[in-house]
Amino acid sequence: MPDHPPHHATIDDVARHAKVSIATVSRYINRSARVSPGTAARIEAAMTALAYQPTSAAQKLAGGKMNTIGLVVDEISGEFFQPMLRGIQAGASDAGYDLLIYSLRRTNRAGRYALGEKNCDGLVVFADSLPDDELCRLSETSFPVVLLHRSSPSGFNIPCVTIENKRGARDMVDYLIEQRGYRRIAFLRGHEGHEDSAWRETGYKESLAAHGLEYDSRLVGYGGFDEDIAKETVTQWLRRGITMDVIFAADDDSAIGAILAIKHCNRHVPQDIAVVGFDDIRLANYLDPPLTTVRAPIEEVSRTAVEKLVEVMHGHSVPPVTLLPTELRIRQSCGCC
Amino acid sequence: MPDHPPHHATIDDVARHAKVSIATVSRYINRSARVSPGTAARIEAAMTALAYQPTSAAQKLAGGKMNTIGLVVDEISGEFFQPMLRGIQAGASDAGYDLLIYSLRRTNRAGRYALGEKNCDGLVVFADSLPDDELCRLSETSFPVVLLHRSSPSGFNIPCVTIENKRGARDMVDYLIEQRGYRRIAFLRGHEGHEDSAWRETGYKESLAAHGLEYDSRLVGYGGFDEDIAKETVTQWLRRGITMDVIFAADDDSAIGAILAIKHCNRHVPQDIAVVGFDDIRLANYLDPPLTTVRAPIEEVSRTAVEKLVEVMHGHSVPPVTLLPTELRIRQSCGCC
DNA sequence: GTGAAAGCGCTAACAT
DNA sequence: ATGTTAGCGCTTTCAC
Repeated sequence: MPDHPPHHATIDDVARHAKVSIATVSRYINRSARVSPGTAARIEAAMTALAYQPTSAAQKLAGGKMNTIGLVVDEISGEFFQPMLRGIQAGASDAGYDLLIYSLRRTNRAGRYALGEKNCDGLVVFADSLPDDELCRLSETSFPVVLLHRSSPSGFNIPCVTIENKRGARDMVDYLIEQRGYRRIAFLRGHEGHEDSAWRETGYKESLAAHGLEYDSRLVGYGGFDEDIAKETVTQWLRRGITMDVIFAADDDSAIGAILAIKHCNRHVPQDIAVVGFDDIRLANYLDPPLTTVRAPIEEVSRTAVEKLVEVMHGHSVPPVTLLPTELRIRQSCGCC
Repeated sequence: MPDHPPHHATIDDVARHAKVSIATVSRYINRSARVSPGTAARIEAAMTALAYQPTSAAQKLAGGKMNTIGLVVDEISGEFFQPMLRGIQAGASDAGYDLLIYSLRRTNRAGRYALGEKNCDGLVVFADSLPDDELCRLSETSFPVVLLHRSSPSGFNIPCVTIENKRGARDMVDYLIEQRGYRRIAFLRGHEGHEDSAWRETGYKESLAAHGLEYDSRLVGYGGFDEDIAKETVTQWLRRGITMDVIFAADDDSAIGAILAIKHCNRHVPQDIAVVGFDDIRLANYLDPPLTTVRAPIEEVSRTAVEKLVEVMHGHSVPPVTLLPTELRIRQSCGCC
């Protein structure tokens, strides 16, 4: 019996094979109504025999669900990315959704963002990968969105999930002051517009203030969440003779840059200048000396974001802000030993 | 003028607004036929005014193209992953495709793989994330697939792209023997079934043979592409008093495990035992001592895979195998200084 | 150059 | 419990 041209099986094929109507097949697939055991068995057999897979585009069009969630990121880079994606994927998979990645280096030719509004049932938007007005537009059409590592544009109420950045930074600086006795604590910012960085800086300032230490703007520089940028900044500090007990980098990548800069100037970490970071990327533990940092539960945060998104998609309401706790990871770069 | 319920604009809305038929709008959008300048302008204006975005589900259903490429991976983990995804995303984005990620830790309830055949126009399949029979099934329906870091099941002719594993390993071992004068060279395999590992081992053996060195199975162990597994294996070797000049780990992660094991036994790298790896992950350069390894152009390979896939999707034929060159990265862990 | 109309594969009333 | 049917938003003949 010659196979017809390798046409993919459709719901009609399954229905015919199982000798039922397509509606029944649809019901069985979606568990949207009871089907008798015998029918179910025949449908199951037919699906297997024909290696049937529903066409999600058709499902979407007919029913309005894509079974897909989208992740919007600006760029796929950094140590940060892999645990994030891992968490997102796990969350999506657990909830039965596919994952579509939007890396928005470019917009489509009309200058509009070719977002997943039509391809996804919901979107997780990472940090500042999308301008506020896009976010607002999405929100206005009540498209399900949750924000990851950023907060809602003011006036809107888009749920967000991130880590306790301020608290983590505060804890770290408290530790540096109280346990290590440091006084001159430099800070290396991340990019402008990245909230993680802003909150960490706030935590830094609060701790300083709480300990009666004066904020010195000469001790705050741009690290750009980037090894090279941080290295350059710290090198400049050192050249200009600016002194400090410890450098608190807003993320581990910039901490690496700081360490490198210090070593290149023939100074020692932590004896001459201590360095601490934020995130606890894998590398942190392998550096020389191992980096004291604040552990950010990146994977958990991402996974949580998806869970919240699924809630929203199901029409449930979720808390406007979900903060996951951080934890100090004391290693050697802070001079603890 | 009260807005009607925030219903998304459809092609009908645009057509009405521009006072043309939906067919013309479709033609304009797809550039599938000339439309008169005046009409074009009105359509463009209407699209902008209504913030119209075509629904890709409908496009797919009607036109048969999803504008989506699927990436099949088993698990999102390892240093390897980020550059790979970055390459894939770049390739997809350049060709105008969205990217769907399938992390196949689980199959759907029927035990079938919920693959993207219906949701994607083509699939990039990473390593051994999919069993051969699934691959064959896909291939038989002439669904566009390209393999990444693995070769085609025999009898099939699925294009694949990967790196020159054998050559890279061969070069490394040649170097170890010829330049460093090592004789007892241990090898740490990756997982069973992962072709990268198999080819690297072949390169290792070839080099040994070419230099008249005997293959000693006691010097070959399981590293599992994993730090902990490798560490355990090397620790066992050391305990049993097995000696070697250098350990060639099939990937950098296992090289890290090897270094750790050696250090824990109070031996020194590279003075007592040298260690080299494969891949050149970011960490490699930060280890103590910095790891000599074979640079695998992971991002480029991934990007190339997508490019080939796009060719296939366009009906063009592509070479059955595409191999990208590797390069030695000599650092200190091999004892070169 | 443009419009009318027939589906693409599926879900969700509405029947029975 | 199962079948019938009307779309979902779009592309694509086929006419004009």
